Amino acid sequence: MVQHPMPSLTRDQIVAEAFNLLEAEGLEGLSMRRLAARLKVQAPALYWHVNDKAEVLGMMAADIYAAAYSRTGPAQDWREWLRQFGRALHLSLTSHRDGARLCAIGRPPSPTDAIAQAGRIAAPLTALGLNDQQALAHQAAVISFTLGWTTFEANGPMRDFLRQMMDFDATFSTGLDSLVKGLPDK
Amino acid sequence: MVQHPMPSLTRDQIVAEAFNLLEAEGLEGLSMRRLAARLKVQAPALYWHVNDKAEVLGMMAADIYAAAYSRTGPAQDWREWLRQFGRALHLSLTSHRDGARLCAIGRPPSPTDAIAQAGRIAAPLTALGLNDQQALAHQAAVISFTLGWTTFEANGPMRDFLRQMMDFDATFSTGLDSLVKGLPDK
DNA sequence: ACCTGAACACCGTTCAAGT
DNA sequence: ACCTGAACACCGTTCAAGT
Repeated sequence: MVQHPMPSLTRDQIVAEAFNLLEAEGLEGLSMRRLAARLKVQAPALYWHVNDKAEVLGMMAADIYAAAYSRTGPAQDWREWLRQFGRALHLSLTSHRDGARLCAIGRPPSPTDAIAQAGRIAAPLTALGLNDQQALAHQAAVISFTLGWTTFEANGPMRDFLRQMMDFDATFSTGLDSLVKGLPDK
Repeated sequence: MVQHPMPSLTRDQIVAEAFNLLEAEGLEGLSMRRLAARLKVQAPALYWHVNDKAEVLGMMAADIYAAAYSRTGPAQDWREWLRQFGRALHLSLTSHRDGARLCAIGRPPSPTDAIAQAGRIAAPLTALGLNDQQALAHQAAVISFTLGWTTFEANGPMRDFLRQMMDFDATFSTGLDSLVKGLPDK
């Protein structure tokens, strides 16, 4: 029989509970102390598993991007792929409370992860005929637009006013389509 | 002779000093207590002039948008206006430390101000032939793209990696041009 | 009208010490 | 290896009291 290591506490558990806390209390309520309490542990215990709070936020942001990526199906051409990815990211960002603000703050967990992430996202685009430069530039444009839109959309009083004048999701969609359509082919 | 009211402390002074503090210490260093100290006053004194910290951040964000607006010159058509405004906003956001993160967090000072702001920005676009709906939608698209891009650009490790592969300002410019070009005319 | 002093209820993080 | 207890240096905000 193998000696099962007591799992005690896991980085995955921490991130999962952090999302629950975020849903319940919002970004301002997301403190290390409250997070620890939910995990039935004292606050300093978290620092054995994690360097600091920024790292927790970074892992959460990485999860949100990863979910968007995995929801993006195969596509016939790079424009279709970018449109799908943009919609998936928008969905991923809005399906967590304060998701956009979190991603605007949270740095990626590590430089190496950032590079890996960029590579993973660029891959399907290069497979569809773009060169590396364009794959990165176009991906950056779509992420920027989507992140910015969702941030804007979450911005309280402005939103309440604008909602009377337009359908947010529809306007986002047509904006995204416009952007992708305008991107140069090669 | 008129009785001159002692100016004591002004909302404008508070915002101006808040920008100095932001430049010096970054967004995490921007606390009400430090801000008060710079103004040679105790922290609670600020709360006579201001409701809370969020209001200070909101006024700062409003200043950044206003600067972008006032830097945008007259234009021949709405596409040219939007391109100019996007570049001006990008400049305005990057010319303050943590400017993008600040605008991603800061709500506008009040709902009424948000409406006024939206109106002011939509005005030059309707003057150039767009209807109200499109003026708002296109403006929202450009702001979103610019805010998102600048946020992305400020995101530490990711930036250091991407900088080797592309010129940030140039890629922003062509992305903005692509977006504006793709926006429907009527 | 405008500001201070003191206090309340929190933070993130470190570090010795426990097991 | 993993966690607790106690502490440090902060926060934003309220409120009585001063002038």
